This record gives sequence, C-alpha cells and structure tokens, in this order.
Amino acid sequence: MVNGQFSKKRRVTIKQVAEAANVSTQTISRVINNRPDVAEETRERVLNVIENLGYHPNAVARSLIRQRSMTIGVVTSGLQHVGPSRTLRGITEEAEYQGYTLILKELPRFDFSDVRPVISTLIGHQVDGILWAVQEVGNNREWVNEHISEIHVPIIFLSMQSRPGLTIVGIDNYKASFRAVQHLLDQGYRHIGHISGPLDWWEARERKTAWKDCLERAGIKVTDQHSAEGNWSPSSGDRAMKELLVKYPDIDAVFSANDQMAISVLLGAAQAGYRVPQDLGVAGFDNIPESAYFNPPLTTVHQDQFELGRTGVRELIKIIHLDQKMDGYYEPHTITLEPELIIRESSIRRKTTQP
Amino acid sequence: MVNGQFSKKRRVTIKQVAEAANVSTQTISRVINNRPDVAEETRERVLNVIENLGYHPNAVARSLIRQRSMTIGVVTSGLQHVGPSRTLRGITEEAEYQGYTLILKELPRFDFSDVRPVISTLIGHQVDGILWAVQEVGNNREWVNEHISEIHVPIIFLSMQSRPGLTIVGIDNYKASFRAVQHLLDQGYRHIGHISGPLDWWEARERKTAWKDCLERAGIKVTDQHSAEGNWSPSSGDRAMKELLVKYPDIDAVFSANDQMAISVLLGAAQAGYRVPQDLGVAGFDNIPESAYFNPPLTTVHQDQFELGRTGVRELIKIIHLDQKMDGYYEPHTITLEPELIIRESSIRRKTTQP
DNA sequence: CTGAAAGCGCTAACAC
DNA sequence: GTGTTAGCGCTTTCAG
Repeated sequence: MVNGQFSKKRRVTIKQVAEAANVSTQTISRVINNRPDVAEETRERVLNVIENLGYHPNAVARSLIRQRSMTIGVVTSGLQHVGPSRTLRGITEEAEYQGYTLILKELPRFDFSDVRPVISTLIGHQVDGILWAVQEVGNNREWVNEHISEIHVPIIFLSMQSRPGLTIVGIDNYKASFRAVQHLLDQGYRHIGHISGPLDWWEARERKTAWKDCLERAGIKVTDQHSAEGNWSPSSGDRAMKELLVKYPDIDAVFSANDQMAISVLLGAAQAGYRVPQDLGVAGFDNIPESAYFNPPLTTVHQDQFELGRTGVRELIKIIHLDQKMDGYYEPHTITLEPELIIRESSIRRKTTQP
Repeated sequence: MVNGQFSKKRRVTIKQVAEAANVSTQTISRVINNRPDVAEETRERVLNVIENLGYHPNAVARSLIRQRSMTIGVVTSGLQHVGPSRTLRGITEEAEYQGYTLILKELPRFDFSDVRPVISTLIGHQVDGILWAVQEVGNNREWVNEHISEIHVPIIFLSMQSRPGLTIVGIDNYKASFRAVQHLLDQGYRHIGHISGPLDWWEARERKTAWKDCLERAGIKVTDQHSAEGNWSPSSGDRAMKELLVKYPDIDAVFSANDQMAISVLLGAAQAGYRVPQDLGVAGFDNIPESAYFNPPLTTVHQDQFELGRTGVRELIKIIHLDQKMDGYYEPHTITLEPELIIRESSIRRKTTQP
C-alpha cells in the first residue's frame, strides 16, 4: 500500500531486467555501468527494458560488493542558524557535482560530545568519508584525541582550531576581526567596545582576542569593562548592548561578533539617543543579507560559508581518492579562507560636527 | 592511508568477530540486535570482542537482506534561506528521535523540474520513504502527475497546494495573511499596500490573495497600483517599497510577504520621512529572530517551520509502517498547521496625533 | 561481445 | 542457546 493505494509492486531487480531482455544479469550490469563492451543493439534493448520496468540499480547491493558507497557522512549542528545552513548548502552543491550522496546527521547541541553513536551510524553506512561541520565549542573536540584512531575513513573538520594530525578547513576569524577593528580606529573611533559571542566558542574567542590585540597595538588599554558576552542571538545582543552602555559610558563604537547581535546594537543605540555613525560606530560579522538594509546599513565582515562547505567537500574527496588508491603519503593540513571587510554607513564617520 | 597515516586496517566484519569470540556469526547477529536468546555470559564475551575490535555492524548488508534501510530521503532547496533550513532542522530532529537516518538531496533551484535523477538516487539507496521539502514554485510539481505512480515508496510533500491523492503537510498561509491584514484594518489603517513574494510561488500567491480578499471584504477596492512584487530578498523589498511609494502615494500601511523584505520597508519608510507606525503601519511574515529587534520591532506572522519538518517526518514514518505491514487502506490527506500573529510596535497605531 | 560462478556482510528459517 | 544453510542484488573474475 503506497501513496493511498495498495501496491503489489516489488522493487525491480537486475535479474528481472535480465530475463525480460533475454540476456544475463552480467550484461545488464555492463549497460548500467556504461561499459563499452556491449553490442549497440543489446544496449538499446536493455535500456528499453529498464525504462519500461522502471528499474533503478540497487545502490545498497552495489556498495556491498564494491566496498565503497559514493557516500559522504556530514555532521552538522544548529541548522536554524544562518551560518551552518549556508555551509551545508555549499556541501550539498559540491557533493552533488562530484557525484556523491550525503548522509546527514545533526547534533542536538553544539557542545554535544557523545558522538560515538553518530560516528558508528556513519561508518555502519559505509560512508567513504566524513565531513565534521560543527563549530568547536566547549570540549566538543575532546573525543578526537581518544577516538580518531578508530575512524578508518578520511575525515575533515570545519571551523576549528588548527591541530596536528587533522585536516581542517576554516575561516580566518582573527585576521578579519583585526581588520574590522582597525577600520573603526581609522575612522577616528577610540572607545571601541566589543560584544562577543559565547566564549566557549573557539571562533568567539578568536574574534575577541583580535579586537583586544588590535586596540592594544594602538596603545589603547582594554579591560573587562569594555566588552560584554552574548550568545549570537538578537536578544542577547540587546542585553549585552545595555550592559555595555552602562559600564562603558565613554563608548563611541561597537564591534559585534555577529550581525544578529549588531542589529540590537543599532536599535539600542537609537533608543539611547546615539546617532550611528556620528556618535557610535558599529561593525558586525557575517554579512547576512539583511545587514545591507539595517538602519543604517551595517559595516561587517563577509565570510563565505558557502565556499567553506564546498572546499571541505573538495578536500575530503581528494583524500578519499588518495586513500582508495593506497598510494602516496598524505599530510594533514589546515586550509584557511580569507573573509572580506564590507564597509557601509554604520562605521563611516562624517566630518565631526559640533553637537 | 587515512588521516595522515597509512592504515592497513580493513573494516571489521561479523565473521571476524565470530572467530575472535569463538561463536557463529549468527550469535553475533543476535547480540547486536539485542535478541533475548543469548546466554548472558556469551553476550558479554561478544560485546567485549566487539568493543576491542572496533566493530560496527554493516548497515548496508543489513538493508540488503532486510529489505528496509531505516533511511529516509529528504529533498530540499534553498538551504541558504531561513525557512528551508529551519524545516530541515525539524526533520533531522524527528528522524533522529525515531531512529531513522537521512539521505539528503538539495535541488539547485526551487523551480528545478528535472527530478528524475534525484528520485532515482534515493530509490536506488533503498530509502524507506521520501520527504519532499521543496516549496511549490512554477511548474516544479508537474513531474508528480507523470511519475508519482512509479514511486513505490511512501512520499510526503511539504508546503504545496492540496491535491487529491497526495499527502501534504503545510502551513495556512491564507488564513495567517488574512489575519495580519485584518489586524492592520483594526488599527485604523485603510490604505494597505502589499509587497508580495515572487508570484510563481504558490505561497506568495496565497498571501497576496488573502490580502486582497481581506481588503475587499472590508469594502476597499484593490488594484495593481496597491502591490509590488519582490523575490523575498531585502534588496528586492527595497525596490518594491520604492515602487509602492510612487504608485500608491496614499499608502498608510504595508503587508510584506516576508520579514526580510519588511526590513527594507522600514528602512525605506524612514528614508522617505514616514514614521512607523504613526504614518505607516508595517506587518511581515516569518518571525525571524531579528524581527523583534527591527526599528521598530516588527509585527509578523510566526510560522513554525521547525514543527512543519517534524510533522512531515512523523506522518511519513506512520505511512512507512502501514506500508510495511501491508494492512489497512491509507487515505492521502492534507495537514495544515496554524501560524500565529505576533503583534509588535510596527503596527500599533497610537492615538492619532495632529502633525 | 556474452555468460557462469563466486561472494560482499548480514539475517531468516530451520535444525539440533 | 547455538549453529547451518541459503540468499538479499549486485559486480568481479574468468571462460568462451
């Protein structure tokens, strides 16, 4: 019974096709694999039968005998956020392009650390490789030390701190943040506060450290009074902004660790009577599509998460191929993509006017 | 060679475990399937061996013999957008909860209609069911008429127009939009313009029709001058807003078909000297997290896409179970989730003040 | 160019 | 409680 009707139909097998076409299963196999050694006439007859019977080669049986599945396991988390889903978009596109099918697992939380069942499922499904597309949060990488040696398929990590023995694809959070803060300095802002992401996130720490380093290099002292911690959400940004306005009254600019919190900075500034960018410069991180239409349009860091996903898949497949050929030594390495600073109104200080 | 090192390790099979534990493969099978008919002592010994050898049951071989894979094929599109990815989040969670693994395919465009290879891949991978989580756009459902009968696994569609013979889970776009426009009327707005989504989208048409119907029921005449078409993006919202301000100078409210375009309405209004909500009421659709922090906070329709995904999986698995038991007749049906109107500042008209 | 035989890793059915 | 046999649907030899 299927889709409302009883369906006695069973799946069509290669054997049935063979019988219908009056050849052996071997010949069918040759046809569906586009082998050259089939008579043109036979091929056409077989293709016809395949079409008529609605035959789909059984990828499961094929994986079993070939010992490779043309399948990649993807582990992600937080798909409701824009970052992870843009990355996944890049992953699906590149995988499709390369003829790989994806098996998707989402962790319930970023800092979820009981990854054994997830890995077990993926390996059980005979994936040819694993793409770990979960940001490094808390101790959610601890399992790597213990279990990486048991994983006998190629694995690549996205967005994590570089460490020996692993292949990682990431974005240069530090350099990008440094550049954003430097831009605020260049515009004449001197009291630049920071709204960070949750500091158990590696990326949030990178961005915060860059902010601190950049200011200190400019001879500006940085204390705890100058930053507040959010959790990436607009509402946390709202709280952090209010906190910052209280504990850092001299503030004349904010570097927010993402755009969603930056929008609350803009709203909070308006409510507190600050004009942006005259009284308060604002810069964000992510370049979400809305950021160009914030009031005023937001200066931000564009990180190409789409490309991150694509690159991850591309590198993984390279390793899979090497692995399958069993030749050559493969050196784990870290690939870092360069984000770009997008300058918009929120940080362009007009000629200082006397209030 | 794996993860930087040559690895001679092959995958561990049930046979190797059996030899190491000095029992037959059958017993191993019993243990890994938690069958009761195994001596406690034997079970423990086997579990130990499994742990030591790092054995993972081969799901591929298992699917082959059991003729079911505990796998669901998910087809999606536009993961870079918030809607599809929130839906996917719901899908992954419910599937995980029910013990199903997902095979993910993303279509390159919403209106992509060459779906044969996608379906072929999924069926080839022996999925137990298919969840079609792509919105209805243009003629991207035409294939259903021709090919649905060839798909002999249960399939459920998300977010599409109800049609006989199919099981569909969707959100009541019409009712929700009607309610939003009614709310604007209740607040005293009378010249309510609409920025629609792209009209080849079924959902965009539903929202627009509801806007029109609601106004006409209130005795207000609606013409082409009163609406403009966007493509969901903030930049298209910006263009549409500018168009609307020109061709509908009396406008005193805007119902935007999504929040991303609504943000441009707010910015455009500010730039044109309209105060929101006094001079211009604004309502959106989606309730993205940022919308509560727009300036001013945005009245919008909350649609629970997360629940949409969960419900889709739940229904699909129900049908899969029915299908596998081969009993009872299953009546295709349409399930409609009710969105909720979230009223915020952007549409609450204060006591009318004389300018 | 085509076919026959063997087997991938697992489980259902049936012995014992 | 445990083992034996057969076979899921396909591809890989190897013959012809």
